[in-house]
Amino acid sequence: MGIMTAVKSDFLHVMQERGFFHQCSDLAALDQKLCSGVQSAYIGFDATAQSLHIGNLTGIMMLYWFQQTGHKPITLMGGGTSKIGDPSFKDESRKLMDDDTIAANIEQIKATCFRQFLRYGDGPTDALMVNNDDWLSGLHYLSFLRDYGRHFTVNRMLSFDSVKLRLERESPLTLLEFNYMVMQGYDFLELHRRYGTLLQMGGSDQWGNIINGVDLGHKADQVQLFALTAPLLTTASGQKMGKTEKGAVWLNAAMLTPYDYWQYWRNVEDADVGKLLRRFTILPLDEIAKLESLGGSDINEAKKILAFEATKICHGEAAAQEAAATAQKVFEQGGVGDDLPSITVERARLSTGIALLDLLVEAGFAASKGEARRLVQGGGIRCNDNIVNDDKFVAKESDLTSEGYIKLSAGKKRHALVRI
RNA sequence: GGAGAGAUGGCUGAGCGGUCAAAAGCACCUGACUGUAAAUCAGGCGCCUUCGGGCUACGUAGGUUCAAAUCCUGCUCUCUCCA
Repeated sequence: MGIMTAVKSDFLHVMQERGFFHQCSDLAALDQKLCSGVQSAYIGFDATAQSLHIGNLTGIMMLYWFQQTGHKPITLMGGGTSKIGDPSFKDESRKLMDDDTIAANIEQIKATCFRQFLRYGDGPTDALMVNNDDWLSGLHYLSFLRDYGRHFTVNRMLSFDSVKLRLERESPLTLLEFNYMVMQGYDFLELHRRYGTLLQMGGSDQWGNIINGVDLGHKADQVQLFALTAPLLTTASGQKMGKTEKGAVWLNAAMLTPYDYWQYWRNVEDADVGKLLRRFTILPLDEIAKLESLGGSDINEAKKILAFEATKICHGEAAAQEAAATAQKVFEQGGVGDDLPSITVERARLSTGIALLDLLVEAGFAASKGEARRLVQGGGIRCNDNIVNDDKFVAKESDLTSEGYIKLSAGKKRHALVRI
């Protein structure tokens, strides 16, 4: 971690040594507050999908540690701000979402993304879930502008990096979207008023938005609020993290199976293993240091532990074990495991024969037959572990193994079972 | 309200009457090498196909032409400058 200001609070200490620390608005003062009693901190989450994804996991872990070190975490659902859409670093507007969709998303996220990490309840350090729609939707334009609009200067708002992209690209940034940062600033003030919340956290891309809230707290209520951001997650080779061939790495098992989730972690770059272990597992640091020091292909052991621990936290120990077991059978023994995706076909279809290309599309390996054909012609398709080069191949009953399935593979990593 | 510029595949961005399913780069997929890693190299990257070809695409609607992403007109949207 290098040399850093010595902090006394458990929470900031954990943030620093586990790699969550990027910027803080007034470290010494915040440290002091955290030492003086139970505090509350919040992070805002989008309600634009049915699930959060790995990109949100940093924030979730920050809240996890906040609670573990004796404080009260607040998860703020952006039910109101989702009606606007954060324009930060985006080069075009998002579609606006209707109320019902947003409400349904929030329900899903509550149930599948937070509960594993945070203990909710009424106790002093129990987590709290709030929705900014509760206060934003009732705002009156004129009085809001008069009371809070005067604390924001456009000059300053234009100086934020988050809007610069849009301006530089000469891509339209609507007033609606421009207001996002004002709303987010107001959220902070509102949470301070309601719960005495002193700290907002987030990824480093949220710094500007958070600081707006800090400034507003100072100007409107003469209180000192704090900002703490974590380094944005990128891979060692500089790519954004959190994408798979299937899209975002969702936390909701209904959107990404625990097996695929496990696989995501198993396939991270060597150079990222230590960083990810610190950030997304709760293993002791000395153990992580050992794992991180493994060289060459031994690092794979560390990746398996990362995958297991990360999956366990999110989907539970049983799911993590199953995923690990399937992975072992598939990759280390060349077999199959229970967690592999499977599709079911009717026996009658199979007895007349099913074109391999159709099967590949049905299994989700290709979006079209043309794409499936290219996969076959490129040598990327195996059927029961034998490469199939013939794009006219037809699967028949005789291709079923003695266990009653056909194992289809696309590339080295994607496998599926065809069952009757 | 006035004057210019522009809208091309997931993104950036060439093309400016046929040789354009559209250069190049990025992203993505597959193969080789490996360690289910990175880097590198090779191939692929609209849809369908009996592999001959067919179909739909260059903001949108029309038009001119044997032929249009390319020319003309209306519309929509964006940017810049002026009021």
